[in-house]
Amino acid sequence: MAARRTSTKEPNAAGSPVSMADLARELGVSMTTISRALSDHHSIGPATKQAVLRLAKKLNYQPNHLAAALRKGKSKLLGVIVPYIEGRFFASVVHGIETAASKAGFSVIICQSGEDVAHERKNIETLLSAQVAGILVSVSLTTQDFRHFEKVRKHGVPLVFFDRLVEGDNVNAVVLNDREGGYLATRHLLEQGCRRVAHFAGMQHLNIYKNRRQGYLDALQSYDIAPDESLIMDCNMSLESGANCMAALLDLPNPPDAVFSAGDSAVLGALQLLKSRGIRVPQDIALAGFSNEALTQVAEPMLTSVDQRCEEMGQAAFRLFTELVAAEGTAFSQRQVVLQPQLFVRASSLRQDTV
Amino acid sequence: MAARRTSTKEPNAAGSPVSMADLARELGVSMTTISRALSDHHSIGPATKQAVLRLAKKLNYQPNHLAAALRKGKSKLLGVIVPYIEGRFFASVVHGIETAASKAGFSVIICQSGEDVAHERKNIETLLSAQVAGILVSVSLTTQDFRHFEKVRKHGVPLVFFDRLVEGDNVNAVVLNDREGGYLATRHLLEQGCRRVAHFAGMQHLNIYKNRRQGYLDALQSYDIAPDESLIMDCNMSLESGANCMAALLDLPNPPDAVFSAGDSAVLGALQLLKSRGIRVPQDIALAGFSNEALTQVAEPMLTSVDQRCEEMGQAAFRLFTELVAAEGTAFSQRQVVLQPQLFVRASSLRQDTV
DNA sequence: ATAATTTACACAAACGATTGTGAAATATTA
DNA sequence: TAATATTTCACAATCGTTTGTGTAAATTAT
Repeated sequence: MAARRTSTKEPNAAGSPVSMADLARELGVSMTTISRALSDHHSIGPATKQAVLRLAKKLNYQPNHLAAALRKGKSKLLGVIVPYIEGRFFASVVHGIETAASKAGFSVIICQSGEDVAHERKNIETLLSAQVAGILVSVSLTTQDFRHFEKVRKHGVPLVFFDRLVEGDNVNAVVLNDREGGYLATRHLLEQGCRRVAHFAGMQHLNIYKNRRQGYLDALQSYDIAPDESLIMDCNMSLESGANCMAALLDLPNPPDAVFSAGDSAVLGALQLLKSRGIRVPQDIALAGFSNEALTQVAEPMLTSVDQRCEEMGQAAFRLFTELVAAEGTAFSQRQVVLQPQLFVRASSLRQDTV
Repeated sequence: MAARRTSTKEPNAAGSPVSMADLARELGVSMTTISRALSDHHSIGPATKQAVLRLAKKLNYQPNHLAAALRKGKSKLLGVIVPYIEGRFFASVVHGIETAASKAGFSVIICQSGEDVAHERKNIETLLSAQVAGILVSVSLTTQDFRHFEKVRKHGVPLVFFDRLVEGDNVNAVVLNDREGGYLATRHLLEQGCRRVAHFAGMQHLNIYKNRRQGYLDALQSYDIAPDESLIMDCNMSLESGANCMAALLDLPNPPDAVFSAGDSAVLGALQLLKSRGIRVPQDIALAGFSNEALTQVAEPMLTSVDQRCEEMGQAAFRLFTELVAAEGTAFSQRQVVLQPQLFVRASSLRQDTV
């Protein structure tokens, strides 16, 4: 017996993917029924649901998210913008985001700004055009102008910053307590008996480096040590830069007995320079870094470092996003999630086996 | 003077994003004109084009890619599936892919299989539902059943494998010449005067490890050295595993004078064990690894390793994808792109300053 | 001056799913 | 038994673009 013709038109050609219309025709029901059966709507009888599900499986039906998103006005896509995907930190954060997102049925579109505002702007446009449900971003180093983020807000798309922020605090963000991290590392060095602790400071227009430096100062103050400007070095956190800074410090009339670097590569550079000059670590100079990169456990001695909780940061960023969509319409309260850093003490700073 | 009403209905509410219909109403032209003006169609006069462009800019018009993709049947989304995003290799490949893709106007959706076939299957479904224009994948370790990839082909979606392949060679893929890499590293060790070269071999059901081992055997043969099975160790490539394998080798009545490991972490484990036992590297035992991870340059001595051309691999994978869409419909010739590995010789294997 | 082009634009039907509204059929209650 | 509630489903509009077809007007060729 021929299936009763309903509102759908023509039979499906062989090659094209099967759509709800195909299912409807095959079963002699309307597309409404198909759609509601697939989304488990209450107004569809259990028998019909079974039949639809079975046929869908049989014909290998793949829902078209695009069409659904278009109709509903909201997609299951999540935009993520990072300066670059390589390197432990951002890769791990993205890992955390993707894992959490996919568990919640979201797909993540990854964009790299390459530390370039122009790219960042284009990334935003692309993501908005893709009708993403939200955007998670860690701003590029060169970002001084924030209008492109304003545009995101205008489009009503939830925006969450992680790690690197834009100025102003009326934003949603998840960050590490970098200040606490700087404090922990520096205090640890002081506890080891060091009294002239130097600091490799990163670019101060970035919140993270500014805060790490502030934590360093906090620790000195808690020990009633007046900061010595000559011990605070401008450093771009590269290996070479670290070696150079270390060399400069050694030339001081009164060299330091410890270094807290705002990054791990730089402290490795310092370590290599010290070893080449026969200066013992940690006996003569103790070292501590920031980021807890893999290299900290390969260097000899292993490097003390502050862990940034990369993966938790990713998870937290996604969770904050979901909270934003849930709070849609309600009073817009900006939220900041602050993660606590963790100090990993290793040989490079252990002068005495104690706390 | 009131704008002439065309086919469009109601004025746009304040909050909602501006669409082509809004532009059309504002300018008193049809949506056709807007669409064609924006895509620089020849049938639109220069004056009209100008006006449309200007208004679009002014009203901050954002094209809706979803709608366009739905209509055209093809999106500007590219799906990428990797076992995990962390770690140098995949992060770099993804970097290469994303850079190339975004240059060509594609956005990449990143998925992690977590080395789990079930996840991999779900990833495929998700990507197909998202109507991606193509899928780039490096299969998980646990993938033995390949039907989900067959489904991709059925949907007419271009599929490109990179690094890790499925069996059978009627697939599009870009891989490293792992065999050549294994050969280069081993030959180098032999050239350094080593005669009992051991090998840390990875899981042999993976093409990459199988080929590296084969390259190792090739090199031995080219030196007329019969392979000694007791020198070929099963190794899961972890740090610990590397140390264990090294320890086992040292217990041999006739220990090796060199090790070529199919992975870098394992060779680092070996190095650490050797140092702890006071065995000199490379004088007593020379070492070479595979992947050229960052740690190779942090270890002491620095580790000789084979570079995998991660970024080129990403670029090549994307290029292969574009070639596939270009060749749409024409005779389907599967293509394999093979990248040449590069050996980086460092202190861990340099017994004599030569070659 | 008339015919043949070219230019410039509008109409309307798709793409594939969702959903408010309404209407049968069936079950429940008075 | 009649009235009311519940279950089950179809109609048709809609999301924002794209595009084949149609048709005036302007330009060029004959």
